[in-house]
Amino acid sequence: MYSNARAQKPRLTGELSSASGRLSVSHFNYGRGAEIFGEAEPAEYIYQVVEGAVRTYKLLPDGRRQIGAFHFPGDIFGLENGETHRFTAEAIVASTVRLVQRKSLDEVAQNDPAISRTILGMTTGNLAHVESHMLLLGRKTSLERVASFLLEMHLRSTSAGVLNLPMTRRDIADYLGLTFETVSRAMSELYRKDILKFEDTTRRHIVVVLDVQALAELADKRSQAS
Amino acid sequence: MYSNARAQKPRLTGELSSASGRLSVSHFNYGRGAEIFGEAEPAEYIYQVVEGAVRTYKLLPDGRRQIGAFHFPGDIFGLENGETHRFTAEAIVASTVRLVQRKSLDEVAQNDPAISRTILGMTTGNLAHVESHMLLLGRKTSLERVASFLLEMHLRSTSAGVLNLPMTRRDIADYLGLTFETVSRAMSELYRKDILKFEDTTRRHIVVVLDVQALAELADKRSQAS
DNA sequence: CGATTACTTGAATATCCTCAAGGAGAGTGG
DNA sequence: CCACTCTCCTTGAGGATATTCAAGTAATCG
Repeated sequence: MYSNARAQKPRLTGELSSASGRLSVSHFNYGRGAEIFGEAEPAEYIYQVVEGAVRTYKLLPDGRRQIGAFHFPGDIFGLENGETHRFTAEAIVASTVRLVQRKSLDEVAQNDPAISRTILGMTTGNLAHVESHMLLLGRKTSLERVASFLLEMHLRSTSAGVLNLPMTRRDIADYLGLTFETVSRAMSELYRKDILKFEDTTRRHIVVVLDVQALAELADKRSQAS
Repeated sequence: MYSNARAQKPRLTGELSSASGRLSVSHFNYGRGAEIFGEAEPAEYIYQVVEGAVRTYKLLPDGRRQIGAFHFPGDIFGLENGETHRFTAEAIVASTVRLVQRKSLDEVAQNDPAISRTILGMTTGNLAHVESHMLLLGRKTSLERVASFLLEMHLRSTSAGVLNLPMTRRDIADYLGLTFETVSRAMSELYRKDILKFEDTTRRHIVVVLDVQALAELADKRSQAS
């Protein structure tokens, strides 16, 4: 259920590399908090995180925010079929992003069924992730949500055990459908239960997972028949 | 935001019709509540509702359920890229379903880029729907959720004004991340506000929307600056 | 170094859930 | 045809979980 996102979202310099010569590629740097593209803007490019971290989200008119996904180096985002973006994308920290012109990708895909299949695969990967997230948002408790989040980050992480969480508590809250206070309380509870510890002193952006098993049990709780 | 699902999910006897001669198609009837396929089962077919209504859902180990979508005549469901289904699908009422063998569809798609594009378009349509639903599940109040649901059904409905809701209050609740009592209370509130009325006496499966504008305002509430 | 932002924790509140009761239609079998 | 059961829906009362409001600390940034 918490499948590795890196496996779902092939690097452009990976399964799409066969077409790289024919693609119009550029790079751009974004400062912390900078908008990469806005919801309903024309989708001229697709994007890949080279360095840093990106959040994609939707807003309600009164400002309530739902983050759909976090994107880390290697992840592709902003992949659209229609004319416009369905999300806003922002850099969480200073980030480098690779941009591929959609038009050039479409042209290449037209003649290369393998590219088409890769794009479909990435879209399906997004779909699978979002569908699991619906279950979390609709039916999990706050502690289960935070445990699920940490487990997801853990499974996506390259460095075993140590998680660098570049996003704020509010970002996490808006991803999990909670308030940042509730996220904070849940993290403290996991700390008290010796399931995780904080590597940095107080800002708590670096988390060490001590007990993955316990985290997984909390994330996907079954009826406690014991 | 509440785009017409029928436009997103082309009929098999529509945009895929050019390939219909080469597709292996069959039909099947399912009784009320019958399972069409189960989560994690091999995905041998893709499905289209001919008559009736279908729900697709995920379960947590302790039985909590999240319905991902409702499917009505013309809608396609069970479209997978991987080997297995990510949802369970059940008939809400006695239903007729068209089955298309995936293998035959894949073969046709291999040689026909238009079919590939149609499949990608359907997948993207699913993705767009689910992404909007995340915002609902993560950030909307109970009344906003029920209003959004009724508006979605209204926009998908063919007969203007009159909605036939074949699903139970519990189904609606599991779609909206609520309990069936909360759904019932919200419906009663909309009735008291003269936004809808019930066409049948007490079972309340047939709903007439009296004020679409009010429903839309509740569904996508902005800060009431007035 | 002062201001700002981010995080934690406590107390009070609100929203939604749980538990419960009652009614009404659909289906079944005598 | 009519009781009987079952399912579904509504509504009320009480309770639980998460939110809101608030205070205090610490790190970051200009």
